Amino acid sequence: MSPYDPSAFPPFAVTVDLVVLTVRRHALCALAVRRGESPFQGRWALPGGFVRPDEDLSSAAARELIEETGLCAHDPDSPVQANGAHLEQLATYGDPKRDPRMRVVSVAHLALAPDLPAPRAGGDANSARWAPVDALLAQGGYGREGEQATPLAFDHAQILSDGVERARSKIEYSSLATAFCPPEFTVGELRRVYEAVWGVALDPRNFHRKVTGTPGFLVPTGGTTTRQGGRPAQLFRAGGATLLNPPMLRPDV
Amino acid sequence: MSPYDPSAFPPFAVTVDLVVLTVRRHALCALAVRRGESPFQGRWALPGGFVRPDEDLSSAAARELIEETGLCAHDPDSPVQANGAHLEQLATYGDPKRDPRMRVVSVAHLALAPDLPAPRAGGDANSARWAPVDALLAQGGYGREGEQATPLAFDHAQILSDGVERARSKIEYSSLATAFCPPEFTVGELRRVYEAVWGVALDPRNFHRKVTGTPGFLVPTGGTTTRQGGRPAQLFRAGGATLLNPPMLRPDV
DNA sequence: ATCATAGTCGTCTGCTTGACGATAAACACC
DNA sequence: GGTGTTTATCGTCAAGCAGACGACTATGAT
Repeated sequence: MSPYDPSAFPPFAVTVDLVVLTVRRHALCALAVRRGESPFQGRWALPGGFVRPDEDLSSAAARELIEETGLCAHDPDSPVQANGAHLEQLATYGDPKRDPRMRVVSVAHLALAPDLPAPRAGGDANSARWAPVDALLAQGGYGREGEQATPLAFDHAQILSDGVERARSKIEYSSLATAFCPPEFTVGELRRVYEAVWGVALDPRNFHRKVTGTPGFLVPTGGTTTRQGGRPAQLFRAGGATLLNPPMLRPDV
Repeated sequence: MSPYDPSAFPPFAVTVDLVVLTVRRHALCALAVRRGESPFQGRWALPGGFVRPDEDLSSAAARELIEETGLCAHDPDSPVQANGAHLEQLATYGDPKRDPRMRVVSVAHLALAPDLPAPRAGGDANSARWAPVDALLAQGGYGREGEQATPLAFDHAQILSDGVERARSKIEYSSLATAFCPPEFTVGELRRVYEAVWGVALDPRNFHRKVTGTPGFLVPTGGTTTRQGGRPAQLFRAGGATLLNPPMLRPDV
């Protein structure tokens, strides 16, 4: 930051907002936090915050992700997944009126995480929760057990919608659906991820043939599990392949 | 812009940078401008500039596009193409050290344009030109007729590379390749677009079958042309379809 | 023992693709 | 006018993949 005439450019605030998606109970869910301050006080919003002066955008997103969920973002260039989530830049939102206080440009990021025990929000358990994206995006807003239905704050409904659309299309041609799964998972669990994200039913037999027949998508661990009931299923880990060729085909569209 | 404590957030400069692509003489080319100021004075860079205080990001990108090329960006939600270019947000680059002067966050946009007579750069004809992306991205830099070879300024090589990759993958599953063509074009011209962007040779017969068989991709205008030599070819306009299903398949990959 | 549940292996049919032969309609040149 | 060149367009054939669906397997529940 060398000295430079600050009047030569208009100052902006830059934030990162996070669309954190997971699959819970057969539904695609997003992390939402309740705003404690004005504007939109008491409304649900996406987690996010200001980018610090010497911080990269992706670092800021990873920091927010840890603060909100405890998840470590794994480097997208490394095949390691560990207990971390997938994190990528989504898009940037900079409408001059998107924040009534000042000019804010928000660089939204998309995170995909396996099902987690519970969100944490700086200790305040009631101010962060997983909510089905359908409910968050429903025009009436979001209500649970009689709670007041309110739309998301700012332009966060648009951001969430864009993030969901990105996730829906990206699991078609990449192995990203495995980011929704624990380190070891069965073909059925992976299929339920696709079904939840796309909102469709898939044929278990054709799905099994497809994913086990795509080289590099899944590697068997040798173990089996019966946690879903029924016949024990083979356990797999995500393989090295990131791009699926040919892609998974989404019905209809 | 209500009054608000300006010390509550760190100020950033926000710019838009443009990756403007076109196909000239069987090669994918990008618009490059020569920097007149420090830093990177005299080096080639992507066109761009500061976002104005009350301007949307996409408006800023469209304004820069007009200033640099005279092209009107057409609304991506409207099927009209007219004489305009396709314009979409690409990604945002915010490394704290990407500009040595100050903290700059740049929202890069991708524009796809038909072959144009010549770029204009505020009247200075020598400070803007179309250059093959291969040359701009070559590690040695860009040299033409003995001109000094220099890499692009800032992180613009990365931005250009990301833009080219986006274009390459997006013409697979969308009708965006038509954005590189004039309003009326032949199947052969469209095929040469694919060949230039992907850098491969495609079978004219299979390509013809594919694009004419995809509903909504092309609509015949009734006219024919012989501007490429050989047998006269039917003229087409871009159809309403934006997503190709099934997609065009890129050889190898 | 029987049923319900979930996983896994096959089969068949239709569609799409890639390779490539054949024909058509213009121009260039002799 | 004939001949070759160029580009466009139509057809054919085999291989591969996807969707529909039958059959069998291995567990737990009743």
